Amino acid sequence: MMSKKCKYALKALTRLAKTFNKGHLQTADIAKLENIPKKFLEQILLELKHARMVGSKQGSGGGYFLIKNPKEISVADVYRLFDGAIALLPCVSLNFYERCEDCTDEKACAMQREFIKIREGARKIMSKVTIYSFIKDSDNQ
Amino acid sequence: MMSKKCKYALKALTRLAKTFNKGHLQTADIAKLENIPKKFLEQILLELKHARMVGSKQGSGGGYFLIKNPKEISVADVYRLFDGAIALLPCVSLNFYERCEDCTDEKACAMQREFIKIREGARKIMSKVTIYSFIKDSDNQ
DNA sequence: TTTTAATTCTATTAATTTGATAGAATATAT
DNA sequence: ATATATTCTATCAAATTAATAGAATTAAAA
Repeated sequence: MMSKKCKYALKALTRLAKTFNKGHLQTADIAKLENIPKKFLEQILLELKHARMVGSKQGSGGGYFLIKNPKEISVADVYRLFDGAIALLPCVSLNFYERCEDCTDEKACAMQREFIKIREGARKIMSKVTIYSFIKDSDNQ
Repeated sequence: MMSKKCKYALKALTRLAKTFNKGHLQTADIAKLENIPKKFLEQILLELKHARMVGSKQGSGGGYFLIKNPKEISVADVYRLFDGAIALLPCVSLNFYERCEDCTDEKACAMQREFIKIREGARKIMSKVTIYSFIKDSDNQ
């Protein structure tokens, strides 16, 4: 299950994608349109800005806008940013590798091989679904 | 990422699978062999018993044993038992469906279609990997 | 140039979940 | 009887999640 934060981020990005290259949207408007607590959304948009997915215009009349093509922002990217590893075990994660403390010999671990398969399955499909997938017509592709 | 509880459960089941139909193993032994806190493992084995994956023999000289074929216990089954839904959104879960409170019109939700695809990808591969996958020779299959 | 309205940044907080421990009750082989 | 195991329920500390608060900064517009 993904966190609400991550889901809110995807919804906000999708909303911004609908006006991609057509000006900006304010936090308050996105919050209202998508039923996201405004103050929480502020944090999320800021994180998306630091991750260089969105840009902002400060001051009165300002707002946020996408700076990456919606086709180039995958669910995997957003998931990693907010919820971390896609892999089910830290020891098979590509981007968030960590040893399992209870594991005595990683080389001999019989679970790794299978969990790498699971990670690859999840990684591939989550990388293929992008923000554009959410706004394009369901018939295409 | 799966919880430690779930990972411990998989390790305990794998250990029990190695002696499938060859008697039982005690909590203390599994705990030592797999580096799992004993008291925590007790809870886990009890949950696995309630889920009818393992059986137990009480009293002195007792212990736990598998009652399902290792080929018929999938990672998906164990994940659902300890960590809940495989789906990334509650509204696309088959076994743990819930409405998203922030969603105004589920029928019109553009994310559902794609998240069902992601769920299916994860569900299929997690259903295919079983406890037997962890004990069989890596060359087979 | 003051006001207004927006983002930016940091801190705090309440609720929930996770990971674990404790101990009494129950069952059974010896 | 005793020793040893599971069973069951309660508790707890730490971490995470979901959110709120408020001050600082920026910039457009009056």
